[in-house]
Amino acid sequence: MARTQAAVDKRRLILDAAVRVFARQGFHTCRVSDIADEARVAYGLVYHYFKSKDEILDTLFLERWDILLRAITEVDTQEIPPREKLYAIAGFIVDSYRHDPELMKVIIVEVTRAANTFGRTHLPQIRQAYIQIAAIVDRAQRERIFRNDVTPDFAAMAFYGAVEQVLTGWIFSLLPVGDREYEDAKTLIVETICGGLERVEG
Amino acid sequence: MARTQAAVDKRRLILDAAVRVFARQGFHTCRVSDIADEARVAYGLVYHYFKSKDEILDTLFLERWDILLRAITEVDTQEIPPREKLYAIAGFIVDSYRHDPELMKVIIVEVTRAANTFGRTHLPQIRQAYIQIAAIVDRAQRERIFRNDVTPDFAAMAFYGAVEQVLTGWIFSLLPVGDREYEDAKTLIVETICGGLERVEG
DNA sequence: TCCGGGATTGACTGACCAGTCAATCTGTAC
DNA sequence: GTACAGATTGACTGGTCAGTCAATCCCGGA
Repeated sequence: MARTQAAVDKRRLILDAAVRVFARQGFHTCRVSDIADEARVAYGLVYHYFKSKDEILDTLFLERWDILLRAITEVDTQEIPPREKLYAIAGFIVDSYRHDPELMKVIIVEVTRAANTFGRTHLPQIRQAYIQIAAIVDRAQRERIFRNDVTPDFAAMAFYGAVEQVLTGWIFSLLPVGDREYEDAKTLIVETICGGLERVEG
Repeated sequence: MARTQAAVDKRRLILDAAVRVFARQGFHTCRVSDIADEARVAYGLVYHYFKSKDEILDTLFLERWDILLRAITEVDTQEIPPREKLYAIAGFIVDSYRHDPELMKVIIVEVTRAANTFGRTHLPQIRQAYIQIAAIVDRAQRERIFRNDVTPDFAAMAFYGAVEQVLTGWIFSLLPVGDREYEDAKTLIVETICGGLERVEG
């Protein structure tokens, strides 16, 4: 098993190196040799474990997105108010960024927001997240907790768009980063989307 | 002037062709010869009018973004409630998409959401839009129309993120398109961000 | 100790494509 | 009608890089 163990480690080594390189240089502007160098591994070994450069990014995205989808599903099974469900989802994504900002940067910049390339390839996976969020909104509307003049699809887009935009703000250094900011962000996103920006009373 | 006129037209012809090609194939995956072919113009002529492939995209982005920034500024000078200001901005962006979906797709996909390449180059321009939206929120908070526990920076991100995500929904065919949908979208975005998803009363 | 096969190496190739440039065209001015 | 300048052409070059492949390494079993 020591052999297989070593093999798995090398594969992981390459994936982790790819995250750093993609985050730093971008998928299109980096070379496969950059990834090999970063992983301290020979060029050819990359092609021993992956069929192509694309497959590396695909693997990174699918691994992580699957975890996200499972998390959303898990949240939706809990018997908590819709606002808390959305808080849990926003929290999960924010914590993902806190835990591995480079990976989340790669997923957002190179896949989620890249309509022409990988975004198109992984559209079904991405759409799945919207559908699950919309389902939460739909249920909240049936339970008369959410207003029903905003369609669930729209609400899901607005919510996910706000979350991703905040991550983008951190990625671009447009918003301050830090543990405090990450915690605040979870609350602020949900307050904005669920409560609205306007004051309720005079 | 006939000569100059012709020259201007050819330049415009190339820019318009580039929009179509970038929208269809993406900036990184298309060739300069694709743009020349689309414009029915010789390869070399592209380099007579533009220094590089990058400069074509830069030109397209800056032209349009400048119009957006002016529109936001103009909206902010009007003496109307903040909700109407945000409605006007969302409306302007939605109408831009309605008027030229391919151009907006290119700007969003290849610039606004491309943190590693053009997004980085044009960060100051992009940031300017957030700043101006945040200023509107800030004023609304001082006038006690908006609650002040959500920072203006966050509110601006959430608002802009929601708008861009809806456009992305249209681009990806995740949301239905059409004149009716475009008009509804303006209202729904503002309702979500200003009013919030939750019902106010019981 | 030797053998077999997966792991690892890195030089090489073939394709692709941005950008150059010398030649040609076309309209204007005199 | 001639000369000039800017517009237009497209073949060509130089560099880049994804992916291949034959050679070598190294471990575990017989």
